[in-house]
Amino acid sequence: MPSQGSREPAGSAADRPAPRRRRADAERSRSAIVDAAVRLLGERPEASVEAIAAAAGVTRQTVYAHYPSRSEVLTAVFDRVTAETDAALDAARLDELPAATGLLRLLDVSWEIADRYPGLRHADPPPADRKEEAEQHRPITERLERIARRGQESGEFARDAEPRWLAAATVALGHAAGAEVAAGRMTPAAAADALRTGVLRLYGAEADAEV
Amino acid sequence: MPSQGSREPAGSAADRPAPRRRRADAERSRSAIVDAAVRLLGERPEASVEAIAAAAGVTRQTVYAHYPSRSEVLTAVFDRVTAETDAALDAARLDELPAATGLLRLLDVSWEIADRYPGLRHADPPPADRKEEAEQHRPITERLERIARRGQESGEFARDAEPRWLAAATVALGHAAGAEVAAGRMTPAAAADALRTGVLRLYGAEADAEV
DNA sequence: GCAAAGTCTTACACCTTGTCAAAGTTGGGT
DNA sequence: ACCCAACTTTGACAAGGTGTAAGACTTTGC
Repeated sequence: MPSQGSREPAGSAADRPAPRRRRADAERSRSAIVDAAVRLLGERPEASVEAIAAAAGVTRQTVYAHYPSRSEVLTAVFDRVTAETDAALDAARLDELPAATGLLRLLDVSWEIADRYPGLRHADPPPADRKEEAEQHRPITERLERIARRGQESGEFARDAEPRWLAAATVALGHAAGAEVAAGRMTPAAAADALRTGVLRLYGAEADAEV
Repeated sequence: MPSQGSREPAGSAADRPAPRRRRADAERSRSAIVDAAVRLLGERPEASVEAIAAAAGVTRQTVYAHYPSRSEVLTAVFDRVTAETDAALDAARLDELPAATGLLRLLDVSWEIADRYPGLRHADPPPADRKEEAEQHRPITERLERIARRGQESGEFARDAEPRWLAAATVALGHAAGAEVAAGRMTPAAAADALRTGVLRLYGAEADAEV
């Protein structure tokens, strides 16, 4: 799935199987659709294709012209948000910080973005897409894994947990914290704090690090 | 929502607003429906009311005669499974164990039951039921909170985390572990193990306890 | 045995996802 | 400036899901 990679400076020209140059028109529609979908699904995960199309100023059929099914639209939305998060994390230069500090920083950045799209937490990926859904998070979990590994090597973190698991667990804790806030059982500040100390404990970091 | 409480020895007779004694017939249908729903939704969360009715040997309209909407059926299913878990936890006598040990025991028991209904993890509670969904888990999270509090008082666990948060986080980690197994990224044994040590760390338990 | 409670059949309204075809419109290369 | 291909729109349709409703039928419990 080669998605909206419009910024990359053309790595190798022959690696994309079917470049299928799109008309400017079409490209405009595509991004209008994804824009609208991000906005709508970010609030209401059950928004219909009709609603998305309307919000994009386009017909439902046009949506289907670009995305074969509703779930493909969802995928595009995830891609978009993931890319956004990824860029923000790039800008945060996590690799230049101590592992624990980088971890906390990653939490902050991700938290903020996830907060912008509350609906996406509960977007119902159709039955089959379960595995792909996990794949969607990979750019972020990969970073987490890297930080975990680095911290384990440096002795900041306990060495007996698989980085993969730590990454998954971290995401889960982030969701849980978000849910607590959404349910009104915790203030955003308290949740963010609990998440930070919770994650550090999970990784077996000896003392608290500062953000 | 006074649900299938058929075993309680009639606390106070007047607290149920409308006892509405049901015919044996109806009661049979109700449980057939919930049975079927647990079975179907436990595998395929998107199972239709039609399918549930068929599996229960009943018409779709009969389902609607007992449950006003699909989501009410889902609620009944959750109630049923929660009750099952609750009973199993009762039998485990968690309160008579050290907090850490009790915690691990609770994980084991819950894990096993959650494993029986893989579909329920992803059952899509319609938008409004979000809060109720959390309420659904309350019998279990309450236990977790109790154990957390007890462990904090006894000095087994760190004292700086709110029990409520610990409970939510524990459930989240459990789900994450389940998801890793479902996605084939971890073996059940490895996941269970990671979950155990992860949760102990989260609670700030100094050393590992045994199951 | 009889009335009420429960169920079944049939039918409808409405919404959503997908698909299709034909008529318009826009874009880009020549 | 033109023209063709790409794109969008309009309109229509099938399939399937959730709910609702009314009337006939069957079972239960007294």
